[in-house]
Amino acid sequence: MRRASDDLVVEIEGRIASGQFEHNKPLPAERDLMDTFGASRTVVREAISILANRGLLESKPRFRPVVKKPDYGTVLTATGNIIEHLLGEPGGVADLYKSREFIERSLARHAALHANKDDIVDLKAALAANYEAIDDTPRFFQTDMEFHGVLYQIIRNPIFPAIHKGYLSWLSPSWGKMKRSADHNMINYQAHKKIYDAILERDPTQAEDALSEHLAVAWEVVKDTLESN
Amino acid sequence: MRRASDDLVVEIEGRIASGQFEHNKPLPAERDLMDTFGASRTVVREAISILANRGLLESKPRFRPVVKKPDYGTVLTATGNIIEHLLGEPGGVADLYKSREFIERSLARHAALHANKDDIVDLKAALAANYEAIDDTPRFFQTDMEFHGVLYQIIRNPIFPAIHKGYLSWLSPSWGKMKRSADHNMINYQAHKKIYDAILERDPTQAEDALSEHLAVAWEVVKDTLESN
DNA sequence: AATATTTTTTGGTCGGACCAAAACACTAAG
DNA sequence: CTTAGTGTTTTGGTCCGACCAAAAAATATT
Repeated sequence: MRRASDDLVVEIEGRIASGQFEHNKPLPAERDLMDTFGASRTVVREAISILANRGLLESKPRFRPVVKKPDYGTVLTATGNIIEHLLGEPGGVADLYKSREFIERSLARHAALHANKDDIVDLKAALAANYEAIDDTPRFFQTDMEFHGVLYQIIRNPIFPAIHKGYLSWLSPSWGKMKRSADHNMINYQAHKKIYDAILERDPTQAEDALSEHLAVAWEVVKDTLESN
Repeated sequence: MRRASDDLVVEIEGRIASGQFEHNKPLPAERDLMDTFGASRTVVREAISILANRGLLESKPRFRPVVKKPDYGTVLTATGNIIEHLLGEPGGVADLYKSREFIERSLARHAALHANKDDIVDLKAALAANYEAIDDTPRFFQTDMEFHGVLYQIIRNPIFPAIHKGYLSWLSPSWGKMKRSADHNMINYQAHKKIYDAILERDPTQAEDALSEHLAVAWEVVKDTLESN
């Protein structure tokens, strides 16, 4: 059996895909939708709720839902709630962190093997910005993320930057609390430089190892922070 | 501002976490929930809808929603709809397939470096089953997936088998249509064997290359199938 | 033209109602 | 006593109408 709201969901999805409901524009008023689709408000609202949870609509209470064409980023935000649940369970953060380590390590290897001139330029710029920010912890945090972000771009697949964003939003609450002095920043910067150098020298194993060690060290700190809570 | 249903969602989440609403058991009737939480049916139903979309409830129309403690599999099914949208767009399948190739190639490398005795046994068994099924295309398909699945297990992180499941459910519709004769099966089996041998010999590069080539070959077939539609 | 104020629209919530399907209780048959 | 069939109650899905407060639009004011 099907619910009336499911049909409506399909209808609205179609109009979003066809551009009839434009990206980043508000959806028509609920009462108009009732009229347009000949459905009761109950059904309309349920459909909206479903689409919002799917990520095709961004709905703030009391505001018109805004149409969003889905991208891989949407996937991540849609899963956010569930992931957060899983992170609460024992070992949850560890699993996620380890998966990140694995992915990023592989990305480092890939970069060492396949990075082109532009990629190297980006990496170098990110590293420089990172260096500049050593005494400015918040900014260091930012440039730290961006340096890692470049690795996710080099593979040129829109899925990976989305994954990066996911890791950031899910893991940063955990490591955001850990202490970050200029000394710590320097250690991290040097780790970044080591990764950069390895990529520059096209040494995949070294790149992999450097990144692996970098994240392993960071993990120890994160782990301690977690356990003390 | 917050919606009443959001509060209810939190309440119910709590009772699920605390076990008051038991895993795999049906939720109380909507009218009871109204009573318990002092909310209107509108709000109760909206909360249920949200939790269902989050994956904490499994709701079939006309049946009581069943409580589900989320796991990484839940995440995948929750994202299914969005992913399917993305696969419809040009290059969508290619991006996903390429990401799989990257992940799996890295997993093969990891396996060559870190697989233990049990892993090898599993891999060998999967390979043997695969061989047995060469003349039985549906079963070959099955054992094919299972062989790859072992790679996702070796890393011992529950996230990866979930990813595997995701790839299967999203990509198999595409490659399910491609032709699969006993000859094709034999080619694939031999590719699997090559991967297995490389892992057995602890040769990460060979493992990686073998897997990469295996999936690249398969991709050509998938691509042709896609383009002819 | 910019700003304050009033009016209209609209999302959030409530309560009641109806239907059909599911769950339950009960009865009859084996 | 179990099973199969029947009738009753419960329950999810849908619709309607209503009210409120906040947002948006229209209007008046400075």
